[in-house]
Amino acid sequence: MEIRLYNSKTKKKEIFHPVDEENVTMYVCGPTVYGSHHIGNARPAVVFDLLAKLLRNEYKNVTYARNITDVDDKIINAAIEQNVEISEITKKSTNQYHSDMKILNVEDPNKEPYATQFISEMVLFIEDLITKDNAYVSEGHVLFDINSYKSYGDLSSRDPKDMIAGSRVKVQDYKKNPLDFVLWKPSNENEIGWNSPWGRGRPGWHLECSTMILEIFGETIDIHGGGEDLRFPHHENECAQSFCRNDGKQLANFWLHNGMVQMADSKMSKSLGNILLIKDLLNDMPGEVIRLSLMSSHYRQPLKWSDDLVNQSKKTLNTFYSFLDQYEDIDITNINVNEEILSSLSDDINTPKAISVLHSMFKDLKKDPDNIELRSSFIKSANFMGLLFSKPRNWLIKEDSNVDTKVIDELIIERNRARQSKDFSVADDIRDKLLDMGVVLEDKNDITTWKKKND
RNA sequence: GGUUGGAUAACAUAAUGGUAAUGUAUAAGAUUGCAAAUCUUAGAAUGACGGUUCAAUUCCGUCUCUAACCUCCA
Repeated sequence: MEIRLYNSKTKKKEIFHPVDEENVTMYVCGPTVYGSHHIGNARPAVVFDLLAKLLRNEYKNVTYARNITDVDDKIINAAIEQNVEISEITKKSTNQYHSDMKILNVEDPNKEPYATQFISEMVLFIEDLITKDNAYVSEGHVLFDINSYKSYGDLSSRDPKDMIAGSRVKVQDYKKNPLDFVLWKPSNENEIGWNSPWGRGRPGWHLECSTMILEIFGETIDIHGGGEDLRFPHHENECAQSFCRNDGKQLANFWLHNGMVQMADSKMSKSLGNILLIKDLLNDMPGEVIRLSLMSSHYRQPLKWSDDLVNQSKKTLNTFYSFLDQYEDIDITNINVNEEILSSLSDDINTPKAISVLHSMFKDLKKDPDNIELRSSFIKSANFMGLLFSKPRNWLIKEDSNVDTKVIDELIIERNRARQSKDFSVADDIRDKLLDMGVVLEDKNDITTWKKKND
């Protein structure tokens, strides 16, 4: 199936063709590990997880790499503030990220390179840039000289002159041009650092991605993804340094950028303090609710996070699971994902469309509930999108919650006894009592089932 | 100030040069001892003004509002 993707570089939707059909390559900017992660961090993970699945469905070998930035000033600052070793911060944060992703049903990427594992390669990368006159040493720093790269600004569609004009770019006196960016910066004694030809120091942020892409994949990859806010300066700088290092080879053929998660009309960001941590959200809702919420709008659009959004996702999944709860589990191993779902996702990862297809499959399924083929295909397709992995019964009663199933079962028996003797006021009292406990009853034919109230 | 997007019913979200789809919510009915769930049906939308066109929500222009980036960000 033809995959079409909006390429930020050309600002057009293009048909995706890998350089090598036998080995498709994708790199996505992962987290900087210095704390807990918010839903804004989850969005690219979910989006590119879907894309990876789609690519794997189409091509034999897909290598998807998502990095971990484990050296950065923010990490250093966090370590100082908490008075602990840097490694303690990065380990904890990385573990948190992994468990968050798992609960969101985000599959592991094939490779997960850590910046600190590529320091010597980064040093070589810088040396090469210096040799080629694309970088210069100044006061212990090594800086990339943007004037040595004519296309600077192309990826993010901006003119360096405009940016300097009315902008907030701080002019450091060790820079030739205000937009020159740091490849290597000196470290104080109490800061993490590595020896280099320019003294003890650490790499600049942008360098790791270029270096790791070169080491893992080679000069040019098929797809490079990340948040819209990384387009400039991060990706622009990656482009610049890789282009120069690799003698004019493009770093990536397709650039994909996801829109920001917004809280009440403005971007969720740590500096604004309006963040929602994934681990906190997971106290109130299952991972699939977060995942469905994140997929409810197209990945390039901003996504407004709200209670309404979450409630709707909850409701949708509850409806699906309630239906499935009435039937036995089925083996879906050899079932195909619905073609219309695939074609929706193949059209620039159109998740809202795919979700609406899922709804229409569900509608058909309800009309023909014993149709095993339809049911398998529905579940398989939902699974493909990272949904409906729970056992329906577990989802509905949420066994991890603190309701006592024994007490509930006894009350249900008591109520049904009352109903049989037409003692309806007693029956209704029991139902109200259960409702107060957060339990909703459903009388279907002669059987009474229950589920947790959707709150 | 510069750059790039966005505006579709109550809310959220797709699509399209020619019946604007989907979910939630709402209303009516069926079902139910009452509910819940389910089923049937209904109402409800292309920001404003121009232009191109037989035809524009879609293409072009102007405006309004709004977001992101230009400093760390996903």
